[in-house]
Amino acid sequence: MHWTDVTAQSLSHKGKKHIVSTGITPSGEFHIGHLREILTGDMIARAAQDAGLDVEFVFIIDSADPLRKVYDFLGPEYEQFVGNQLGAIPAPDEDGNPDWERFEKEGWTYANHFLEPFLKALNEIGVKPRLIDNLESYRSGRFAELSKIACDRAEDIRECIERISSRELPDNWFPWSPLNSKKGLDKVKVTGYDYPLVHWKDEYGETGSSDISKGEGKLPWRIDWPAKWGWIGVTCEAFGKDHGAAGGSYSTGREIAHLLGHEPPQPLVYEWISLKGQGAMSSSAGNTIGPIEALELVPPEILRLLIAKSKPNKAIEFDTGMGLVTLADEYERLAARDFDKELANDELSRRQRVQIEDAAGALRMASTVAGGKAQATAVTFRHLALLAQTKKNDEDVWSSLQSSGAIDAVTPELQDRLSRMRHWIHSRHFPAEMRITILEQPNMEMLKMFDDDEKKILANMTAAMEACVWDAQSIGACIPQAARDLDLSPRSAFKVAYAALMGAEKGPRLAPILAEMEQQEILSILRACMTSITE
RNA sequence: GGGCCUGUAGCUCAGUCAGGUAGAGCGUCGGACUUUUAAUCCGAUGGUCGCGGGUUCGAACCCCGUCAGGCCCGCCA
Repeated sequence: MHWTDVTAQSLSHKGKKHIVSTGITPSGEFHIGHLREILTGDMIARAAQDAGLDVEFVFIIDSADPLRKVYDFLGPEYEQFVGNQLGAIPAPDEDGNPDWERFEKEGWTYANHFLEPFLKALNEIGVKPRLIDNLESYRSGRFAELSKIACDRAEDIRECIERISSRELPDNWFPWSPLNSKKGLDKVKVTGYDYPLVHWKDEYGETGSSDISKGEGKLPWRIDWPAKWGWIGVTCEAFGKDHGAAGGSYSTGREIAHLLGHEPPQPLVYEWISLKGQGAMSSSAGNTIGPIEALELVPPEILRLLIAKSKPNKAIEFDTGMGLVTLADEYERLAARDFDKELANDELSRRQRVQIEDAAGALRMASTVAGGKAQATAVTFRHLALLAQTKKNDEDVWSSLQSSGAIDAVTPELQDRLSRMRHWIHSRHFPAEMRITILEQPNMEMLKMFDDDEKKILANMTAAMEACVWDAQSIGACIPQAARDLDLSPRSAFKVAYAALMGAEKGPRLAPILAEMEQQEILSILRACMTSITE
């Protein structure tokens, strides 16, 4: 059974109605690590739906969280906002300075700024959650009731956090962080509580009262989370391993949920995604790849497959080079399979059955449309990468595919695939080993291996190319002819051609590539090869 | 100090929850095909399941220990 179905099954034992939740703090650029959070939730919701449950998927935007520090991408002016809520401060402009104009005119906040491109990517990936803005929820009083319970039971909650996370809370700790005189959540001390008011004094010497029913502050994270479970009715939540550790926020959260009077959701801890060879992703280290950037390289279903095929507790290394080829080709293979037929075989061992079910589940989750049927495009990534490089315009790519019988018609999916492929080829991610290059200098290693026959072929070929009309068909004819004239197999002629022009034993179909290049360039490299052989 | 995850073929991993002959894909090698789409098809290759004990008729799987890597216990997906 696929991991999403396992989770759905265990949810079904607890009831029919479910809310699967997910949440992210919009403190900076979103990256594909965040995509795992939200796709994990989306996939569980889809599996639960498939299992006949009544399920809703929500995405909580933690816009009530404070700005922790002035990140590298922010200008020094942001110093004044440290501690202020992300949904209440202006977005950075291109230079990293606060965009006051948009903030005042449109209410365009820091949270909006980072959230919007992510939401666009989600839409393309087929994730359509109900959005819950956390700051707005505080302001509209959604947290009021649970905040009251938290404040009333401050000592119980303190005991719980201290016991489970084995950290000591300061004497003046209180389960409510009021906004200070500068609308910040830091540098403020609670001096008293008298529902609905929490009295405070800040480091600037100001005092005031925060109305907990109006969002004039927020619950600290460890209480904020279980409180959200309560008022939203969350029954299942996937979260990163950082929250899942013993003593972490889930273990305190589940107990605080009970104190607040509701059941904690079923947890699903997932591992992080790292960029191959670069460690964990971190916006400040600059080694991120955003969902948008990833979508420029591969279609959404392949991105989904990346998440779907690995169990949540497996760390994923996202490889934007050759790994992408493998992943995309894996998708094609899966899409071409007939799982129902495979599973109809009674002689399957338990292990084989599990493997087929998992593959089918991963493919089902990869579709951007729930219940959508994956279409095999019959053109592998590898193949398309070749064609895209050798043929400058799309029409030539399609006619090549059609004449070889690989495809019947050009579908929008194929056009989409090709355009992303061209993006990838031009990006820094495209792997060198996939790149087709014609040598500029002879490769001596390869040439040294030539026997006398091969040397003769090279001479013949050079002469033929000199005389040849420079189009794909004629070039294609003169390569094997160089061998035939000597009563040798065409195969050996290609071997010589690859060695001389690409420094490789074999390669892609040469003629169309050469035809795209200048005849003189090719001749000069061939002549250079001949010179170096005779020396 | 406490805890979590991972360790299975050259690589990426499945299989561990419900113990029953060690699996897949990629790679590699070989063959077929030949005016070769690094294509396709066929075949082969490849593992003391990190290590040591225990339970069992039987352990990759359960238990105990141990080693290695990653991570968490302020914040981070």
